[in-house]
Amino acid sequence: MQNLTIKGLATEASVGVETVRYYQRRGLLDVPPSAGGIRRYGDQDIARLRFIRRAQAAGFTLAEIGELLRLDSGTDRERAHAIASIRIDALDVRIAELIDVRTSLARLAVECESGRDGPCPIIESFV
Amino acid sequence: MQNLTIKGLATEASVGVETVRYYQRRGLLDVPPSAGGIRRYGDQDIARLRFIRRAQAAGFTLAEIGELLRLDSGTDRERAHAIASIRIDALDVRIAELIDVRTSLARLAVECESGRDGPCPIIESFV
DNA sequence: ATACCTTCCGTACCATGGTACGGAGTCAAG
DNA sequence: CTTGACTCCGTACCATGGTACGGAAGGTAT
Repeated sequence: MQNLTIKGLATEASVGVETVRYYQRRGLLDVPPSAGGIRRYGDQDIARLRFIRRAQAAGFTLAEIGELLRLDSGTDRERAHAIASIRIDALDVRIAELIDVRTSLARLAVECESGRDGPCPIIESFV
Repeated sequence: MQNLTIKGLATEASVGVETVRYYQRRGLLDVPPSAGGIRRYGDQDIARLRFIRRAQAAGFTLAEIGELLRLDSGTDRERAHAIASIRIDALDVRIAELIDVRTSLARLAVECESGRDGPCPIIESFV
């Protein structure tokens, strides 16, 4: 099934056409051979594109994602493992941070609800 | 205690001098009156600057942080509460997302460790 | 076969969050 | 009273991750 146009591909992953083209330029997505002027895309492309978006949500930069994608078709398991480990550690730190901040914000929200006058102590609630 | 120079302030919050100046331009930090050509900073400035960095780590943009700071010295508790709630919801979504991705990455790491040849199925482990 | 929508491609532009640079002034130590 | 570090301010530049634009060619419904 190599039947999607670039717009179909973009739609499948909820991104814009220009974004797909940008990823192609960055070397993150293949540029399929042009069949009479129009390029066609298939399932692998959708998977790859969705992967990029998920990895981005995880805090990977496009450069890092590029490395992951190259590893995906390479054979350097050690390197792939190393990269994953580094990212996992970073994610753990980040998740802890976010939970921390969420706690502060929740405290702030409660304090703002108790109906006293004056400003909410936003900065203090983050100390 | 209004005794720090801009460098002292920056150092207290582990940022660069230029970053402090940038935040001043953005209206996130006060520009104290110039005492004979040199401006001096105190504890409130440190707290504010640290707050900015913490909020940034939480995924707030500088524009949002600006709004929070304005609320901190305003009296619109309702608005402050509303903003906090919105952010808490966004944080919950994001935290869940990150945990999800962390799980995928952990799976990937395990698969990469089991010493078979060939590439790690990086994209697949994110499905 | 005539609109009308896409595609393709290159190039330009955008927002965000800084970082660097240059020149003039300030300040503290030797 | 000079040297060296720091300050102030404006302006320029940077990386990241896109988004927009314009013209030529392809595809499709009427």
